[in-house]
Amino acid sequence: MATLSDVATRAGVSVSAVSRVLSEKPGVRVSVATRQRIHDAAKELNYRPNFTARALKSSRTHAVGLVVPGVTNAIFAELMRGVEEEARTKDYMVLIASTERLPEGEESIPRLMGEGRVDGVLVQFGDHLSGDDLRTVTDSGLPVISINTINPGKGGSVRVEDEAGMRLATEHLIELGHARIGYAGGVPTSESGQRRLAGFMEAMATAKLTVEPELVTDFGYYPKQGAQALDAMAELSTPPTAVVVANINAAHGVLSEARRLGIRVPEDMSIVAMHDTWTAEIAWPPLTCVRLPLYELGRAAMASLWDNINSGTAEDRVIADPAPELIVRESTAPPAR
Amino acid sequence: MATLSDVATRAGVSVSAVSRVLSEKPGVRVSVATRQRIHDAAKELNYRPNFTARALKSSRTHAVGLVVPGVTNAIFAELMRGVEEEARTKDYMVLIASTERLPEGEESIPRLMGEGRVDGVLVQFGDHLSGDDLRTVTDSGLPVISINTINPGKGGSVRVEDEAGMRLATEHLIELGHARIGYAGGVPTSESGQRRLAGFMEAMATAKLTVEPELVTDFGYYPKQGAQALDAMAELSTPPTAVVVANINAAHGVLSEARRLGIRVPEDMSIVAMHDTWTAEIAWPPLTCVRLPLYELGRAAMASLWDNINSGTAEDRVIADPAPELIVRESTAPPAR
DNA sequence: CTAGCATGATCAAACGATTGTTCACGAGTA
DNA sequence: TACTCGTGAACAATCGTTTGATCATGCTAG
Repeated sequence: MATLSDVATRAGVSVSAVSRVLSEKPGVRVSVATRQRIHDAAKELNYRPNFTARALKSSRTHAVGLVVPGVTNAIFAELMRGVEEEARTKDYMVLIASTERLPEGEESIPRLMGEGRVDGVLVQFGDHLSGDDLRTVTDSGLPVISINTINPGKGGSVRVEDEAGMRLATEHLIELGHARIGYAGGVPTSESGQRRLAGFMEAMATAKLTVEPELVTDFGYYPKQGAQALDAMAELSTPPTAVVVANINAAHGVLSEARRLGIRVPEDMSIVAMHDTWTAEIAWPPLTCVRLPLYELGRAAMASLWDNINSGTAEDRVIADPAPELIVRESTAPPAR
Repeated sequence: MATLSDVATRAGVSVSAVSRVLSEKPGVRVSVATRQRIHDAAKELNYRPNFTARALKSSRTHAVGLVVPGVTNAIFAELMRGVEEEARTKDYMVLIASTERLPEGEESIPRLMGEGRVDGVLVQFGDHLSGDDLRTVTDSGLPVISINTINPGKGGSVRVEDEAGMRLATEHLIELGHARIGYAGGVPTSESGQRRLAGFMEAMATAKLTVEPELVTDFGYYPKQGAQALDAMAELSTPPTAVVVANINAAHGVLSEARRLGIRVPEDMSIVAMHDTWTAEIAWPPLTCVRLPLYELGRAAMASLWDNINSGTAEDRVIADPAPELIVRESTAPPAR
């Protein structure tokens, strides 16, 4: 790898001259001839600035961390795609840090943040991490954008319209004629989960429908927990005729559990899920979903982080464009009556 | 952020003493008392070594690049999980570089490799990148491990038993009584695609079954291309009674296309797919698959890269443990006869 | 009594780039 | 002629660590 001084030697000039010419700062006084020789030498040696040296001098790594609960789900994938793409336009790289199955006392997150590896961090907290964890992250002093969680005081955040989305899902079932509607939500500590539940309650209240406490569960967003939720509801003397599932991953679990229990979807029970990933189409029956702009969320998160890094501004943004959209497939139908 | 010299000041010793003590090199002569003061000071200041400075001095970034065709599929997710986990045990971080939708003339890959950001690279080539691209990557001088592609001469590689896996899939159909079997493969330039096709041909030959050229397609590994393959076969005067799909993502496309065309699976046509990701279970019907050790492939790739980085060895490894395994679900059945 | 030596610690150079400061030189002015 | 000033370029310090070389000290051995 050619260094600045290699180029300088070849061009017969000083290192600083090369640095100034190649970094193209405005207002540098270098003659046209020298400039040319430097450019030629750089090209001939295929010079590329050394990232570590640059980072050390400028304390900018041009990398951000993306802390996510796991990488093996379609929601992450969409988010990730947005982050990646925005990062590319900003000339940044993305370091993935999965908090899935992190051994107790694992240091990787604090190290990621404390060792100057990244200029900032994007955090999406999963079910198994608490607000305390978020605080250790935001207290690190690094610019942080939290995804789908608004943290008090520190850092910025970016989220989607969970309430509106959930209202859309619930209203769809109500319009189909369902009255006894179940809710399979996220864990109680999840902020987005609380907002989604609120959206559900709101839609039910508006329609003057009562919400039986036994029909509201909060096991979590994973397939297994979706299955758990369905089990709990199926056990009731009169199970719901429809269920709103607050996350599509959980909805996949609901679907397989339904199959196992001999519950036909949508004949015996309608299912509508939050998030529209590509897996909704391959499921059977294809899932009726509410699309939230996850890709855009990823882009916005990265864009916000960039702003935060460069100007220290930290705002809480709600991504409302495109608005939540109901995508009707085959998992919902009018109740059997 | 506390630096070495902050710690040194606080402990009343020199910077080099601190460096030596904290890096715990064997055979450093430091008194117990000094050692203790240094450790105390470091703890009090919450000292963490600056990664960029370290990287500059040692030319080791403790980061590797993972170049993949895309991040929104379950195969990537499994692989990624393996890479991540192995990287963690090796104290390495993973930088994702997706080649999906890279604008023409994009510099991100060469830059990733040329600027000393990473100690090595893991490359999985997709359909849209050629052998030339692989060469530009391997020619960079960085340690490279290619995943599922053996590249001539340079770098190491790691792959799974494609032939054996494909034989397993094909034999399953043969055992069920199918004779007119279609094959939906990857693009012809794909090495793993060639191996899979070979496995298919081999199994057919062993069973003394003829392979009609019109039943062998090579559109690619994506859902749309799977759909395309099915379209081509469905047009034939006598379509196959079963199809081997060389990639589960393509198989999902086959399944939805079958639904669209009114082809019942498995009654009218059996489908067996390569790779067993979680999406196989949520599909309808749940897909009969051959499980290849993708997670282990990811781990092995990272482990090989680590070896390569540290000792310059480059070998071509085949991950045979666990062996390919047939997972029978509901997309295969005996032919209608 | 002093040369020799292990011990415990500091000095200082280096990694590659950035950047404020200085310097040499020739043109323009008094 | 002597002075200033602008121009084009080099000098040198710095970022935080690592590491070979050096040095001061107290002890043992000849």
